[in-house]
Amino acid sequence: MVLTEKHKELIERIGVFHEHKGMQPLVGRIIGLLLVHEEGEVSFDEIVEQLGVSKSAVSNALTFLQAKGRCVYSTRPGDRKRYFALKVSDWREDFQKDLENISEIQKFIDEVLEIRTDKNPEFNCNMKDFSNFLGFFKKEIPALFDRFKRQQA
Amino acid sequence: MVLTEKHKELIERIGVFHEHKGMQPLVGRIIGLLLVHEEGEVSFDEIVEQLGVSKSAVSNALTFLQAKGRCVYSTRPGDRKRYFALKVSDWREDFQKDLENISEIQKFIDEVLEIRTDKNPEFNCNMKDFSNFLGFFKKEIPALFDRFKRQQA
DNA sequence: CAGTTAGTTCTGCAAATACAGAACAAAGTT
DNA sequence: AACTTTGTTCTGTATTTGCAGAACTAACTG
Repeated sequence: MVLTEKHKELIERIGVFHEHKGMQPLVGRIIGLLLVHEEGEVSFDEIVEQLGVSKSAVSNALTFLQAKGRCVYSTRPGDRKRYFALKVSDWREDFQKDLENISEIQKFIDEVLEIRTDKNPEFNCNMKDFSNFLGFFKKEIPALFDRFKRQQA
Repeated sequence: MVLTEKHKELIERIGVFHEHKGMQPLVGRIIGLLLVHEEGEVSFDEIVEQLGVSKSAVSNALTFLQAKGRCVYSTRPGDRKRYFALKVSDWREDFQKDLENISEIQKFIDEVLEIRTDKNPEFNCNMKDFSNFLGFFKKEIPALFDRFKRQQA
């Protein structure tokens, strides 16, 4: 597949978006490439060529993406190449994991509340509210997915 | 204030949690200290002493936290010191910003869908579903806060 | 079994990060 | 006016990161 300027520019933007999420640059670019590539499946050396990086860097990045469960490869009879693809079908679990991750702060808030004195009741009260909300939020997540499903049908 | 081992250990854990979110180590430790400190307000040089780091590092970290709107300082009459505190009261807006941030991926998904061919309909379909969900999710956020408020009362 | 293909692991390095320490600034104190 | 306090800014550096390139492995091919 030949990438247009538009493709390349979008891959870069998706790359920096993922960099901001803490991923290393190349990992973000690979996610971008796998997203815009028309087949959705891209061979190891097409990744190397399209992104103009070394095999070692691609190997490490793909190992990382597979470990994170964001990426898989398939093979084809009579072809030793691996074709890598994003697990776009898993967006529900992925998104849910993201949500649970950001509400992980509740764990710390609660620990903090346990060891705080009552020298600053307003501070404590705000933190307690936040913790309550996070608990509420986590409980509401499944219902949110349900409502989406119903609204779609 | 004298920090116990428990305090120090919790500050470290809160620190690495924030490091994983992309912040620099000291910034995370300062958030931890401001959370566990009984007064909630901590002077510049108490931060320096409690965390055992240089003034320059603390100065830069606090500038960053203030720029991000996560931290403010107040002063006291007849006292030139600045007392720094987290904006715990802003947790609603902060959390909302976090949610909007993670759903920012929709922007990219939609751009990707626009330039994709229909060579892989299943892939496109999954992405379209995800985009629809993200749209739905963003719309639901205010209602979520409302329900929490009502449930509290 | 020599050569090719497809990818991994190891070694090294250039650039970025995160901080220390010194110099500096601004304001108050004696 | 010299000195102290409360930070900020500048300069240097140890560490970490992110990748390249070479050496390597495993499997297939002629």
